[in-house]
Amino acid sequence: MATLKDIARKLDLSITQVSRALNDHSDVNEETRLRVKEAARAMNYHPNVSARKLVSGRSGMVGLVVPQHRNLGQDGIFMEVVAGLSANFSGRGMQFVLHIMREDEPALPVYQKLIGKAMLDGFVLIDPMDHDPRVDFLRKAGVPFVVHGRIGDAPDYPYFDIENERIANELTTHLVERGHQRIAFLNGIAGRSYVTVRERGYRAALQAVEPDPRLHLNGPMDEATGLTATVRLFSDGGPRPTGIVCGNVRLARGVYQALAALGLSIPGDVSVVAHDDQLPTLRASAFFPALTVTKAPLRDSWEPLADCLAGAIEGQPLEGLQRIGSYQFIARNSVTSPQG
Amino acid sequence: MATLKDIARKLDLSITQVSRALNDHSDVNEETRLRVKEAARAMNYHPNVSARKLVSGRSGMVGLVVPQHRNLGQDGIFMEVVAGLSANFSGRGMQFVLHIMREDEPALPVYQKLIGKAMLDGFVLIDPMDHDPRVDFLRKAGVPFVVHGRIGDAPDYPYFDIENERIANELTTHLVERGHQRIAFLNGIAGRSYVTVRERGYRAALQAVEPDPRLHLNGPMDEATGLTATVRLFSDGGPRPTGIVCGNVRLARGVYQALAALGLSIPGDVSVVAHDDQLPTLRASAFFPALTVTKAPLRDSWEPLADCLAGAIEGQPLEGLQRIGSYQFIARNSVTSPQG
DNA sequence: TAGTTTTTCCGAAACGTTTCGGATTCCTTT
DNA sequence: AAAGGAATCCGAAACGTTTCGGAAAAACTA
Repeated sequence: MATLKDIARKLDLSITQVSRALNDHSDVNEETRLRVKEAARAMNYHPNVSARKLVSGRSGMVGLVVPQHRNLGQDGIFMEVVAGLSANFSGRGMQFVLHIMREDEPALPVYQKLIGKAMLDGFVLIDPMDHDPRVDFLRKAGVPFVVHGRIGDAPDYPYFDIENERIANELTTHLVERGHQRIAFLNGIAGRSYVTVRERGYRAALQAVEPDPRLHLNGPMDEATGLTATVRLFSDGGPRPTGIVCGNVRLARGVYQALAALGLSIPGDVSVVAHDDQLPTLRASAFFPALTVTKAPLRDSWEPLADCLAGAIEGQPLEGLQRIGSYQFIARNSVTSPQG
Repeated sequence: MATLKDIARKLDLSITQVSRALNDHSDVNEETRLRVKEAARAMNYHPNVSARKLVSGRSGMVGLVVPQHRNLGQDGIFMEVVAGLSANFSGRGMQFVLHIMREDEPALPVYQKLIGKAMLDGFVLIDPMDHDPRVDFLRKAGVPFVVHGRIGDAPDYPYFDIENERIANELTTHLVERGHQRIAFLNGIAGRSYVTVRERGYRAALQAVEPDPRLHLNGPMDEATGLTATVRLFSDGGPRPTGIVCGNVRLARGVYQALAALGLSIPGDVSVVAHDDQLPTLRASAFFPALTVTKAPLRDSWEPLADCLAGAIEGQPLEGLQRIGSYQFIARNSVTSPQG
């Protein structure tokens, strides 16, 4: 391991000046800077992260803390998150630390401990809940973080999010405008902040139509849920929907299968729309009839998330650290006006 | 953040003595030790990892470096690895750092850089290849590591592995003993050390039977490969196998599907055996007819791997750091003697 | 009692980096 | 020619921990 001292000795400079040269400070001769950088490269010097962290408070490492959920590995989604974030931070010379905690373990003490050890510069928070204690905790602790999603109306912390309310609204409105009255919404797990927000968008779109609470369903956003929820929707005595809004494409896949099994046609009997995260495992284009969606690739999240966290660590002002991703409405063939 | 100095001041002790008390050194009064530990707990003190690493060389962090493979997220397997290792290291107070590198990036410079930064105590190496430069590199660099698998005959580094040669041999022999002559082996991707070793076990078992190279196939161990490989085996002009050995259960699933599609019965027309890693996504017990397997749960790897790496970092002698996992042969209904 | 060991403690140095305050040289200005 | 200001450099302190060498006090040994 080459150190600053080694370089300083070799070039007959002080450690101070070598450090300043490498960090592009102003008061170092241009020629000296070049000599130093060349020597550093030649001796393949890498700054000792621990030493740097100790004095400057920065280690260049950020963390993600996740409970060991039973189905962490099942759907590729979490891996998508980890790979995306890790690659993105690696790309900007930062390290991404994944900490998996026991499922039953309370989260806050884990953060507490990681903060105490003082090895991480900040955290990425995913899956925010309506009342998420982590945000308050980290803010009080003065530790930089970025949230994937938003909680409440006026978040005062860095985040990246998509316009979930507008998305749910637009999908629902698309059906309302075509004359649908009974529109079901297969939403995500209750309590997640984006689920709550999407419900709001859905309700707003239904204002004229008199919403039926039996048509709003919460649950995991997978194929099985889409399938069973649809079967129940059409077998209960309740109002049979003529349109279904799906929280994601996997739910929609289940819906397609259930409707086929029930002998109902799309869009003849039932219109279906969904939000498309562009997960690698399931392409919306593979649906028949082609699925009408709002498209907002999940993979476009990692860069802004990494951006915002890096900015927060550098102490940039909050304004630039709150970003909203764009989405696209794509009308395809899974929607028509309700018959009769 | 409470520091040693804070505790020392509070208890009117020296920093030295507080440090020694917390680290259970011998020359500290029992009562003092208790007082110190209690104070540390009360002030929720956590040693600063950076400071510790700087002087003692230990940070308590270990790393896993993986190229960003396109299908990292697809099969749950990698997530299984990451979650398992992370949880296990977390459990012993260590941090697990996942570093995902660009796919095209050469691996060695990445290790070089991570070593240079001096933040990690050691590495876990997965997916070893027949000629894997990482091992030599890390050994030369004097950095502790543990390999999931073995390379060559007499590894002189810490590893955890299962007896892949014996496993392949036992599966094949099971078929040979029942009179099978033409036995196909759907092995993994060529070049992986365990694939090479399994091929050896397969060949040894076939000694009496005159092996046919057309029956040994390499490829990714997924359902699609199992399916297409089987179809090809039975559609070429080549020798139709009466028995198939599958490198894992997913391959076997593809084989089952292909045989069904080809109108061939198991075990009537073709006997099938497989190795079962007990991956969460696919249970061997769900096969019909029930699949004969060698069982060695992948999830039993993480603890010994973490054990060995921790031991290597502590400088324990090599003998205790080379471990072999056990497996189980389970005969079920997918095998019989070949007809006619 | 004097010497020796054991127990319990402490000061100071070290790890590799950043940064504060000051110092030196050299050029410009008057 | 003296004063002022850039430009360029350096020493020393600091971050929080571990550890080496030693010291003081208490307990044994003869």
